[in-house]
Amino acid sequence: MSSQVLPAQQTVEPGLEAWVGFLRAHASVTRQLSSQLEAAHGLTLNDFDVLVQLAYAPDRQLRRVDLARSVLLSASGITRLLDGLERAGWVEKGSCPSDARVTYAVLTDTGLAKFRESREAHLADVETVFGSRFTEAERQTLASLFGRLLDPEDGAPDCTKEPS
Amino acid sequence: MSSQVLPAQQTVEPGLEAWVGFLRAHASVTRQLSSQLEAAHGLTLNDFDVLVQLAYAPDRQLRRVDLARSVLLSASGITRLLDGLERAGWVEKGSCPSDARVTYAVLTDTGLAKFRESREAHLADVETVFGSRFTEAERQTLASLFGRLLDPEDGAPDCTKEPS
DNA sequence: GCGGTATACTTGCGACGTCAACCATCTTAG
DNA sequence: CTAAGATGGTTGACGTCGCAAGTATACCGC
Repeated sequence: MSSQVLPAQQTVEPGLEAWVGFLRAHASVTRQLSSQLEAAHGLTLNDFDVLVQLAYAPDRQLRRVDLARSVLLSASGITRLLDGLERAGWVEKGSCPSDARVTYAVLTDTGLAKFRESREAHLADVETVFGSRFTEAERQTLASLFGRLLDPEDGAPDCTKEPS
Repeated sequence: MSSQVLPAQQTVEPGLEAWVGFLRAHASVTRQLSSQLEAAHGLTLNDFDVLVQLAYAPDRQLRRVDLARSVLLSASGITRLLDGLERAGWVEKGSCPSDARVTYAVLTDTGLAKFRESREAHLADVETVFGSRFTEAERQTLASLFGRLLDPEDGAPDCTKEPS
């Protein structure tokens, strides 16, 4: 009987179009991007994300906790992710003179090179798969709307600390 | 401008605010929702998603492939997800008289009950964590913008087929 | 200085999801 | 009818991530 040509899928709970769209869009977009990144540079989306954070951080280093909060990974997630990057030689551990508990993740020169090398291609991919689908104004709208979704718990590392 | 109490982290590549916001928002929101769903009903977001699809499908059944496309999971992903739902007794396999290759995923009565039982709470959670942050107009905007992100490959199973 | 609590990080383990390989079935061409 | 290819589905090996628990260090009140 009535099997429409259209995917039954979009038949969802009323009022959830945005939510469902969000999930679908994320699944679709990240799958494309991560396979491209993986194929081209052997990086995960999160790997790249960490590389960016470090590349832009003062002294190219960040406390692991802060990094975790930035990327929205759990503490253990960061440990393992960095394990990989360390094995690859892109990141090193650094210690903090003023607090022996903290370990910094430090971007190595090789890591910086890796970042620079993958940056352009990845940004282009992001632009293709994501950015190009919107106008500048829409992008700003999206950015601001997304901002409202962050869990207050996340995000604010008030690390008003200075090593040494 | 930008520097509110907000993390220095959002210092990202120019033009990527929307993209980064998207990733962060997704991570944040899904983590909250999935842990709530998990705690309250022992369901994954994807589990729930499948339950919804089936509950709304004609005859409460769907071919596994179509289901996979709907929820944006790989073929094997669906097999494994359904494994779980079958073990729980919420879904059964159904065979297709006209094509012995296909297996249907059929929502059982228990499964439907489970869906009805978890539905309300989950929708409320979604509303809290996601929906309530936007106005109706914004939600519509989001829904339409997200629609542009779907990979053309996905989505449209043109199964203009009729069993027998 | 000494407990108690909070914080930084790591590790064991399990859940989930992908890819690649595989089998079964259907379809089509010759 | 048969061989070739497409399609539906499952399984094994593997990677990623979160939670819970454990260790080490720091800080606070007394």
